[in-house]
Amino acid sequence: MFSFATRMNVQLSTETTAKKRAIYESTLRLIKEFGFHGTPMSQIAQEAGVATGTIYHYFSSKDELIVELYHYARERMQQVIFKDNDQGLPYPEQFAAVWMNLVKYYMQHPEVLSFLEQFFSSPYVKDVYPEDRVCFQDEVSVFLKQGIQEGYIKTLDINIISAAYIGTVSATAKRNIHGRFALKEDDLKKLVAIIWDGIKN
Amino acid sequence: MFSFATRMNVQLSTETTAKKRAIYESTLRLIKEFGFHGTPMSQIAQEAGVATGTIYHYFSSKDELIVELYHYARERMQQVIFKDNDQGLPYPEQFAAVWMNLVKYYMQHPEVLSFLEQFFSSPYVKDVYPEDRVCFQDEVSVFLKQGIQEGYIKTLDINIISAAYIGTVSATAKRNIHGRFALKEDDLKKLVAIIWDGIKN
Amino acid sequence: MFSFATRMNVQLSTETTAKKRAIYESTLRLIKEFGFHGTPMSQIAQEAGVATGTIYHYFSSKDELIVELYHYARERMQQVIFKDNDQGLPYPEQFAAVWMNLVKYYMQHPEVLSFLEQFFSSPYVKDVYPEDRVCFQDEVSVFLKQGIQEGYIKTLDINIISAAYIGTVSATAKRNIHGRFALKEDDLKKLVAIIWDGIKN
Amino acid sequence: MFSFATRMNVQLSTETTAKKRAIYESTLRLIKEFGFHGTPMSQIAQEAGVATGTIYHYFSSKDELIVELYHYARERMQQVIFKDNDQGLPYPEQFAAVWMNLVKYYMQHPEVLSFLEQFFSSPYVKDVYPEDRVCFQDEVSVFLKQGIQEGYIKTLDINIISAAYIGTVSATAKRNIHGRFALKEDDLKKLVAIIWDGIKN
DNA sequence: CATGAATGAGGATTCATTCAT
DNA sequence: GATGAATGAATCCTCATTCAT
Repeated sequence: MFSFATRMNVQLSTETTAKKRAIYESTLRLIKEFGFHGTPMSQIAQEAGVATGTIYHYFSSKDELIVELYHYARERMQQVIFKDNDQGLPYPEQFAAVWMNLVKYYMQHPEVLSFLEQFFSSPYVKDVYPEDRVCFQDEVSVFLKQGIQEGYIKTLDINIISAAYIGTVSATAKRNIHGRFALKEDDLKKLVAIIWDGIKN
Repeated sequence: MFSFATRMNVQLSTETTAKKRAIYESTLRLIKEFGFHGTPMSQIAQEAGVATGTIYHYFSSKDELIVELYHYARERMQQVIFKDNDQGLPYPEQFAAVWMNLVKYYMQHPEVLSFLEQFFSSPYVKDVYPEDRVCFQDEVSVFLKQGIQEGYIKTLDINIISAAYIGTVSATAKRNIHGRFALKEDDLKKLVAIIWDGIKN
Repeated sequence: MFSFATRMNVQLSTETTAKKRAIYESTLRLIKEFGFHGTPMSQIAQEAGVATGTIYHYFSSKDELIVELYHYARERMQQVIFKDNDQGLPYPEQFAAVWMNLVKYYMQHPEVLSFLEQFFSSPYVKDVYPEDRVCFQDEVSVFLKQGIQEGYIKTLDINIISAAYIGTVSATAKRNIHGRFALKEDDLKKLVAIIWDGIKN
Repeated sequence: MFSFATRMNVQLSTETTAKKRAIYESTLRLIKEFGFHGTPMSQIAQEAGVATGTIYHYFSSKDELIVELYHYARERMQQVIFKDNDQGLPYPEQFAAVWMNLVKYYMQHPEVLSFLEQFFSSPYVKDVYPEDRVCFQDEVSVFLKQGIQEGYIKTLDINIISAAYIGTVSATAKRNIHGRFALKEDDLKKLVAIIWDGIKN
């Protein structure tokens, strides 16, 4: 009896979260296809399998939904990027692994890349605290700084290094998603080699 | 009588062009600040100093205005990027010069970068022929291919090279515009050196 | 066991009444501040410290709540208006006392005046039986008729006398509440004297 | 040709005003019947014979429409109240004439009385500058002050006199409109006599 | 060519009400 | 009884577009 009640509670809480997640995922999907302005709340609701009003239980406005969605996407990415990173590996190999994780994540989740691109080139960025605006770059920056300190990477401003590292990630993923050029594992390795050659000491 | 009419025509045609340009510039400015969806035609008209209806003399719809604006921006950029390029200079120097032209143009015209970013991450891209999507990359690609053929650059797929070259341009300019890091001439030179080191043979 | 249940019932029933009253008072307060249309059920519930659904245990709809609230306010007022009226006093003094009771009640309970004013100038009046629309005027009319019969007041239609008596009450209270003119006991006495002078035989 | 054009212009300007007036009148009518909250913009538009959006050309929001409507009603009333007032008449007769003008105006324009009552007992009053809140009382106050100065009326605070004068107006008109008591010219004269008896020196 | 008033479909948001717990 | 998450019809408002002048 008790364990059942407990399970019930868990289930309930899960279901609530599930509804919010459904809204997030539906928004992500639709924004990739139709853009911010092209996706009405009604469609988000329908695709998420909830009523329009339900969205307003979780988010006070469309704007808040989008900003919250950014934080949601940000968090999900961070969990993945460094997930399989074996800190025991030599730095150059970690360097390549993390870069490729990023590219692969975007390639497997084009709606996230699309959303983030739109988000960053929209007025919504202003609704996010500057330190949050960095997205996963916190961790990436730390990781790159480590490379500088340990002498693997040129002693340059972290912003310069970072721009080179991140800039190539999104350019590469976009190229792949837009279908102009289907990148294979091998191509990615070549690209990361270019960056490494440019950055390494 | 005749000369008067002629002068009238000239004057009128000049004024027309000026008006169209005013609409473009006003759109560019507003889209940077409020995004596609945040800038109504009425505001574009007001900021351009024309009546709402006037826009519809030049563009059949808002969508057409935006697509035309893309071509307008594209053309203006191309004129600048290779403008001062001295084909007599050694390739590595041209390589750096073009890259820096690109970054500087974006830094001086943040509304263009903002517009293009929004444009490329919006459903409007579909309204543009695939070959137009490349933007200035036509010329850049040709220039990079030249580098490969002449043995300055690694023999890799042009898409890979291009991703590295262009990806760093926008990442760098955005960083500067967003004010997170004020890049000086010197910083830019360091960055382009990184890319060169990565790409060069 | 039995005494426990009994206590439970009592406690519950008491709590219920308290809840209903809390809803009434919260509605009164909010309607004064935001108007009928400006106060959602959810806010009424929150301010009353109950759940939204709870209101629907006591009232089948928002309309019913408002109509019931009218009866509630009506009843509370009647208890007060004639409360301290000493039937042994000479009629002129009673005349003044009742008038001043009315004004004072409104001045002390501006939310009731505000609610009644809104109620009477709203389509809700139609939901109330014509005889209920008179509010406290039943008693007031009886009292004024008595004055006519006993020869204190001019022999005019009761509606005319009543309009003069009641009309000045609300005009006076509103003036005081809106803060345009802080009326003191003395001012009220002067005003009632005016009416008396106009009405008396 | 010229006179035609001139007439055209006049006609145009009249027509514009006519549209705004149609919106005002439609709003007045509907608010009397359904209340502020019961009359959607769409219905106002329909009844006025314009498109919904058209209302938003003239008024930025429903709230502004209502506040502007107040000013519109205020102005129209002021033109009427003192219109036929013969300043040569003895003060007591003017006193009666103005009072009756007010009552009659309300009786002939119940939608104005209804609107003003609702307006004054709504949160909208806050949107109006305190001095505007007095409605036609400015002029009435001036007129009553004159009566005090010339020795016709008791030397009391103008607010007290005013409350007696105005309070009876609306109470009387409401009684008539609500159909509880059909007041004839004769009844009005009796009522104004009561007030005069109460106020006069 | 230019204007800007007018249009009305479409979208964001609110809120009375229900109902499973 | 009490709760409050969920609903979706109804409403306000926006804005691309048209058209008479």
